[in-house]
Amino acid sequence: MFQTDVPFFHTRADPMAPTDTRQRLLEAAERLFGSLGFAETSLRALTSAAETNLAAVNYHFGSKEGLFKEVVQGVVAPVNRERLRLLDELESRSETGDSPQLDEILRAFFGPALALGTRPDAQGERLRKLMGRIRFEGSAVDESVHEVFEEVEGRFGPAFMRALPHLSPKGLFWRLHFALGVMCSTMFNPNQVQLISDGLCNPTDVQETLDQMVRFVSAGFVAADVEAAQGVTG
Amino acid sequence: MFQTDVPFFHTRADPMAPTDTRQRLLEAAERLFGSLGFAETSLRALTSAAETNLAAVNYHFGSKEGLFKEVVQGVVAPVNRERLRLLDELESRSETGDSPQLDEILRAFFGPALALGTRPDAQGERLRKLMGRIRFEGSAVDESVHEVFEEVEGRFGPAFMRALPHLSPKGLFWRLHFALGVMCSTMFNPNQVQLISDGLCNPTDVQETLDQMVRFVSAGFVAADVEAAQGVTG
DNA sequence: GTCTATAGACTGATAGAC
DNA sequence: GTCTATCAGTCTATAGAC
Repeated sequence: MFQTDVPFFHTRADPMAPTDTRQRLLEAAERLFGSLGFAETSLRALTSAAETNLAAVNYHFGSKEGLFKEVVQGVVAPVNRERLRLLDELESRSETGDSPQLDEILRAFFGPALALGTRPDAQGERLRKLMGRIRFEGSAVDESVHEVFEEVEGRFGPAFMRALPHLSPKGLFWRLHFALGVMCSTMFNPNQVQLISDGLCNPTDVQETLDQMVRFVSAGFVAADVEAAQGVTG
Repeated sequence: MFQTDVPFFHTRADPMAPTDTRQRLLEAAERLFGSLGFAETSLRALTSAAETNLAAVNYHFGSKEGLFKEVVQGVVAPVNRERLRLLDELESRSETGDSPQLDEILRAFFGPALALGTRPDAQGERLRKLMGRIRFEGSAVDESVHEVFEEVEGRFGPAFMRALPHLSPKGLFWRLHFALGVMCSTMFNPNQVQLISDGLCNPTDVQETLDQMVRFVSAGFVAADVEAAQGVTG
């Protein structure tokens, strides 16, 4: 998704050029959209960071929104591919009998997203923030991003259902919604937990974050349905 | 916080005026900042919605940011006051013996925020969204809002600790962070759960939302520490 | 493919009349 | 307190040279 779609037989003017304009724009956009969001990022800030000019954005991506969508898809698509690969692995293993455990499914879902944060230097931080931000970037995202998530929804939804046969559909959907909220707000706002805990919690530690997240969310998932609980306690 | 600070002995030019300019600005700002966010809301859209002019914003609030901060504090302050009142109630009751239960504390914390959604017409929707948005509106908020939350942090933090003596501080802070993520993402993005559940989950039903949220989060809170669990299972 | 130059509209803020 | 008029700057997008 990030590669230029130049056919392989095309001879570049300078095959060893450090990076071409299109690539530099995508990288600058990843950084700026990630840390500032769509509305707060101006094309001027973006093109000067990419050391090019306004016209290049329009030439390569059609518009600011076109660039944004391509950046988002470039970040989301590999994450979703890895999620599906991990789920495949879990489910093929379970053909012999036991189906995937809740914890395993959650790790397959959260892990690839959190792993964005492991990229070198500050780039990982920005990517993670961009990934978390997607859920909260209203209009600019919705249509184009939805389709990138379709396959993930279609595969993980049923997987959760099978792992949680006691839950009503309603209870499951609420919990899925909460789980997404936990993940996205953590990825979007990682320093907040560090702040309130006075440095005790380290959101840059992917393993720690993943462990804590899976523990919290899986406990929330296995809790009895609200209706069932009300039936018991009054 | 929303009242004009005119002393009671001041004679208004027209005491029965429907609402004065300052008030209309605050109400329009509540709506627009709530649904669009700070950056996407222009002062022009705002002043025309309030049926006044650009200069009025500067006269009454100094700047766009000044207006935003006053709106945020006007929404947050009463919510936090109600939270503290409910916690007082719980804790004074418990002087006779039992300290507040986790569920009760969570309801005292989530309830007043969710209750914003019960205001008539579409205003509640916007207020709820604004409240959820605060966590995700980077720069424009941080300093001024922090102080509004200080007392709530100082009171609820220890209350949670007392209700969850088994948790390490680290585990507790992560869970508080997750709980905020659940609440804010649900308030900011209420229609998403309705969408994925094909209408089965109804986020405009405050009671349903509160029940589901408390059930999920309280189960997450009582889960054993990550460290403790790792000590047992490997 | 890359650039300069600019169009055309919008931004927040302010001066100054009333 | 409220307004009009306007400033000085920003915004995205595009035309057209190379």
